Amino acid sequence: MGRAPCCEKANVKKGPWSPEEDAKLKAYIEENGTGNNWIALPQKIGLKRCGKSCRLRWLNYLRPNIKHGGFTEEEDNIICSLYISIGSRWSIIAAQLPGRTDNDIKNYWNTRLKKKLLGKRKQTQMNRLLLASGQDLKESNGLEENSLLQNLSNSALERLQLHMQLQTQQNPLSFYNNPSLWPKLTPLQQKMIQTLQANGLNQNQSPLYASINSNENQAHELGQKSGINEFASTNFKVNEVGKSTPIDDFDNKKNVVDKNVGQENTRELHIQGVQDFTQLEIDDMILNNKGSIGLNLPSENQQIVEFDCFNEIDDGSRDNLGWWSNDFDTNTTSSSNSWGSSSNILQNSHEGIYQDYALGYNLQ
DNA sequence: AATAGTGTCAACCGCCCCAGC
DNA sequence: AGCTGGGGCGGTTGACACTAT
Repeated sequence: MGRAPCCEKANVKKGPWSPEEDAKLKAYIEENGTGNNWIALPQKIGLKRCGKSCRLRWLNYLRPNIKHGGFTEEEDNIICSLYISIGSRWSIIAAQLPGRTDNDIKNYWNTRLKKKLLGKRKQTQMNRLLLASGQDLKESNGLEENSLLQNLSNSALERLQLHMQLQTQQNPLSFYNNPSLWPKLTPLQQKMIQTLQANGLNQNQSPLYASINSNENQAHELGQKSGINEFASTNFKVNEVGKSTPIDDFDNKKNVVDKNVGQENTRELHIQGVQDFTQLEIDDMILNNKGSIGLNLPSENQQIVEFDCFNEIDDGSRDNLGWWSNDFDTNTTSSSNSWGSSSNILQNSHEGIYQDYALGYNLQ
């Protein structure tokens, strides 16, 4: 049983808005405001439209100072940075780009930016491979092309790694830099990681790889800290380096997230098995930011690690988070299913960290 | 010129959150 | 405390435009 529709579907016009409808809506709102009731608004104006449709039309097209198209490189970079950081939270991203709407940005990302990103990435990978082999693609035989494709396939994993690196560099107290938080790997996981290594992933930079070489006791320690068995559902709130406290139930965890959003860098990692993912799935995770990357755990025991690390960040860094805090002061929606914010990403993007990520993603 | 394929984007859908009762 | 309904959001759809064959 679903909830009742917000309006009488039969009496409601759908589809593109006519200039007359636009004019009516615009004139009314400019004169009277929305009255904080979109549902009642169309009746007042005499529009046969759903209130939500009116709201959308106003917010996306009719309100003043809306920009359409013509995204600048600066805007591209901001969108990418924020997307990497917080995922598909378009309204938050839009709030950082004056005149842009969430719908516009969402469309732009889905239709152009995402492809631009992947295209550059693959081109760069291809160039490197050709450079390394000293061969021209035209000279490649079928076998070599397969090899190239294989390497391109690995690029998704590399992007995964770059994504992790970015997170790590931005947040020195992150999960990736805190071995005590790394779960013990199963033999299958170890095999997977070894495969990754064999395919050229840099073990020094890979927390995944590092975790299999870490002392097994760390994994046991992880379980002990949480007071539960390995691979059991575990929530941590990391308060200081190397210290973590378990958060036993989901509601508590959710409260921590809600409370900290905007003020502190609460970050969640939803950890699932990697070896089960195909390249397309990993691509999907990265590009669609499903927020689920990391180590293998039974699906029913999804592990969530939270980071509450802004306490450790100096005031100067905090000052740069104003835009984020301000935004979240009015955006208290749950972030329970997405990557938390690395709020200094914009600043960092001008200081080299973004460039690291941009090894393969540079949009310029 | 006709058709198929692809890209773009406005608009809708349905879910979630939260204030008000 | 529980329910209801509106606002807000992200995901998806479908119409139209453009390009390739």
